[in-house]
Amino acid sequence: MPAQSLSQRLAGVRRDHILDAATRVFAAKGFNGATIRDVAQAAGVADGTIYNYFANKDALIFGILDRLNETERRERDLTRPAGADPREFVHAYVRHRFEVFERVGFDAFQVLISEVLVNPTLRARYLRDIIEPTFSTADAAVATWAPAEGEQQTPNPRLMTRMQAALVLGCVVLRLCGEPLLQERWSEVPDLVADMIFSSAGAGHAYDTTS
Amino acid sequence: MPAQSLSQRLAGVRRDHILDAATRVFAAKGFNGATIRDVAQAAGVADGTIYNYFANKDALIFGILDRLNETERRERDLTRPAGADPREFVHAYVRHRFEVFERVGFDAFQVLISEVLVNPTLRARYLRDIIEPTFSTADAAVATWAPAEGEQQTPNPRLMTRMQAALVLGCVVLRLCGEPLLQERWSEVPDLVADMIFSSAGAGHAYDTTS
Amino acid sequence: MPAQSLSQRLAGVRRDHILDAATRVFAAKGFNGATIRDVAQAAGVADGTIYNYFANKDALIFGILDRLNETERRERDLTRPAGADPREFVHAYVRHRFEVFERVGFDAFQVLISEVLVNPTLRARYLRDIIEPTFSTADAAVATWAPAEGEQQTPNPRLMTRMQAALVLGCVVLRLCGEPLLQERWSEVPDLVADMIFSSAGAGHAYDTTS
Amino acid sequence: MPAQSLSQRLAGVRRDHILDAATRVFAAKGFNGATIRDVAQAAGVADGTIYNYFANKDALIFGILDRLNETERRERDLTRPAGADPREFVHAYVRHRFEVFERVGFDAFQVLISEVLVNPTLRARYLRDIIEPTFSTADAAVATWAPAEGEQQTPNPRLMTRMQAALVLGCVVLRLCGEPLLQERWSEVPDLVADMIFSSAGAGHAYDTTS
DNA sequence: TATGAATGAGCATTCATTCAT
DNA sequence: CATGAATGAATGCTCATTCAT
Repeated sequence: MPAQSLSQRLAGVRRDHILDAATRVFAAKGFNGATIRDVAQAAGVADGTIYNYFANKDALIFGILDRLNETERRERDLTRPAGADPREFVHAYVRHRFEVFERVGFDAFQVLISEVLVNPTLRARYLRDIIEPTFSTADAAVATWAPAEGEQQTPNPRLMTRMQAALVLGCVVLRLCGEPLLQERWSEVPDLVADMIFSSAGAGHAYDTTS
Repeated sequence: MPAQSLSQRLAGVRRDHILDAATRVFAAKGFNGATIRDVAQAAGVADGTIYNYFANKDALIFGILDRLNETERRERDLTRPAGADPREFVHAYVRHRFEVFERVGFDAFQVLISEVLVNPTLRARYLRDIIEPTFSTADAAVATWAPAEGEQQTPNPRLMTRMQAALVLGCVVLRLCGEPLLQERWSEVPDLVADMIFSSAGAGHAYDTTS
Repeated sequence: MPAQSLSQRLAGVRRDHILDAATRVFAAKGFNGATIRDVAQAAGVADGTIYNYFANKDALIFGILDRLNETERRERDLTRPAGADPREFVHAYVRHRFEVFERVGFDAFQVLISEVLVNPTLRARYLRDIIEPTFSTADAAVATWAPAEGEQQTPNPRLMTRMQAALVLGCVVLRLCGEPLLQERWSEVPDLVADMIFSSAGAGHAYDTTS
Repeated sequence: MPAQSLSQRLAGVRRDHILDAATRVFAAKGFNGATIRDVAQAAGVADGTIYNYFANKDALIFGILDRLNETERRERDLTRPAGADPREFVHAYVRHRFEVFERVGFDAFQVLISEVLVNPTLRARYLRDIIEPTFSTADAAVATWAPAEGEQQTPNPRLMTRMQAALVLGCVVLRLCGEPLLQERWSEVPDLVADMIFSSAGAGHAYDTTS
């Protein structure tokens, strides 16, 4: 209804097309190893054309991040309170998150994570757009879980959330590092991750009481 | 027995000095963003001097990896029979591993992980030198734990080991991404990680029997 | 039929322009003594522009050789049956060959010969493109000359051809070495060379019969 | 009798040793392609040692030229009026000159000629030390030959001398260019050159009378 | 004198970016 | 808007030369 003009839609398509090419090329050669010409050729356009859609080379990475963010946001909206059972919820949620990786492609993450560690601006945006929203969602969900009878609430809920995110992130990174077993049995990973997260929900507590 | 000439020892010191500078500079500007000149100035030597100790710029990263590997190896040797109690063992082991990060410095990991995702040769060596030995140690330890009475052995021990390593790795990456809470409360992380690992030992099993 | 786009023709002109500059600069400073920047400035273009037309610095020399080869080839095609009289033929032929030097410029030879002695790849191409075709032409011509009555054919026709080529080459090198008399009276050289070649046609024979 | 001290003689030997190495290395890699380290290693000394005997890299080439000059001078002194018969004289002389090449090694010429075309200082010294003395000797000898009866003196004696030198030089260059036949039958070349020179003694004349 | 590590000026080459067509 | 040739700053690396030992 907002009535995008035809040319606007065409421009969007072209932009996406260039970002697709950039993602592929960056994943194959690294951000610094890839040239604008590489991207242009992969996209089937001239070098200069890229600058009609992106201010500079860095903007390509930000574009990749933005698309990922878009996808994650859509994903988050879909991930309603999937049910009352915490275990079910965790499994469903984690599965969703892994599906995002699948859908966006590991290429994009390879590029992004590598560059995030090097580019402060990108790092800040990655934290803000991807990581922190994940925490918010998870924190909110965890907060609804009443501790089982006779148990106390985990004493470190926020820290635990970070570590749960770290677990997911670590699996992806380890896979991107070429770990063969993770690649081979990747389909089993989401449920195992969910199990670890679920079974650890009381872990912080358990440990604390011991010590 | 030392039998190292003075010049050899001096060369070793100088090499280490250059690697220290390289680690700092690469962490600050990224491998590609940093120039040899940057490293040379940080080390207080001339550009050309670096090439007396390293074949080329890439060799600096491999040097950083090798030093990390050396440290990890020493660490592994020390981490023998930590005790009979699995929980104690896991906690001790994980604490050890985190100490390595502390000792080597997060700079080194920032550089390495970022570049590992981009440089296939480095990736292969990182997998071989750092990741796989970690698995071996962990796998061996896990294999000794007799399942508690009435329990079955976790059905996915090798995959679980990967995920435990992923958890540690993910914590480091998340911290390097600038997550503020992890940085602030980093000292609590090792024990929480150990708890997650320990409490998840039967997780794979639990899940499998349910499904 | 010309069927060369405007841009193609422009590119050809620019290429030639750069090669002209390179020839001048290399002759003045030597191939190694001249920098790409020298060439670029002499051609009035930016450093990088040279790499749009030549893969690297070496390719400039090969380009100079190729142009020389082109000129020689055209020259050879023109130098067909110069007449029945062997003496006339030799004089005409030698004069033609010297005209090539004049036309291409001594600069080009200074560069090429100097570098040929040092660069095996260039040497092979120089031999194949310039020297050997000269031999073929000369050998063919010599073969048509019937020995005068009572004379035998020169017993070393192929070796004699090499030496005749050597004579021409030697004159050029000697001139390039700065020999003042050769430079001053260069216009007389072609006919003298032709005389030497012609009068030596039976020399190998004469000597052989004596010994 | 001048009583060179032992250390002086040792120094001379070492100098020669380094020049030998330099000649070999330069011939193999070219003057610019070879590094001081290459020469030092070939000579079995340290880099710095070379600078105790030669002021800089260029001085190595001048040293090679000087040794060649020395050899040629000795050779010239030996090449007395080899006999009354001009033909014999020419053959003997040319053979002598080719022996110098053999003795000094073609390596040295490859280096020198290549560099002479590029280094003006070296060029001047080469002209003065090698080429012009050759002309003097040859000019002097030719002057003694009485023209045969009914013949006039060659009208271009000095130019002819240059061309005779050019012939010798050209043979060497052509051989250094890798011409296979010249290499294979190099032993026959001196006499053929002598024949060409001898039979051309009247050539300039002959031609001149014709035209 | 011999050594060889340190030096740093110098250069070929690359590539993000611009802009005339 | 698309193009792709031109640009020139930036950089990894080399190597002649020096000098403390």
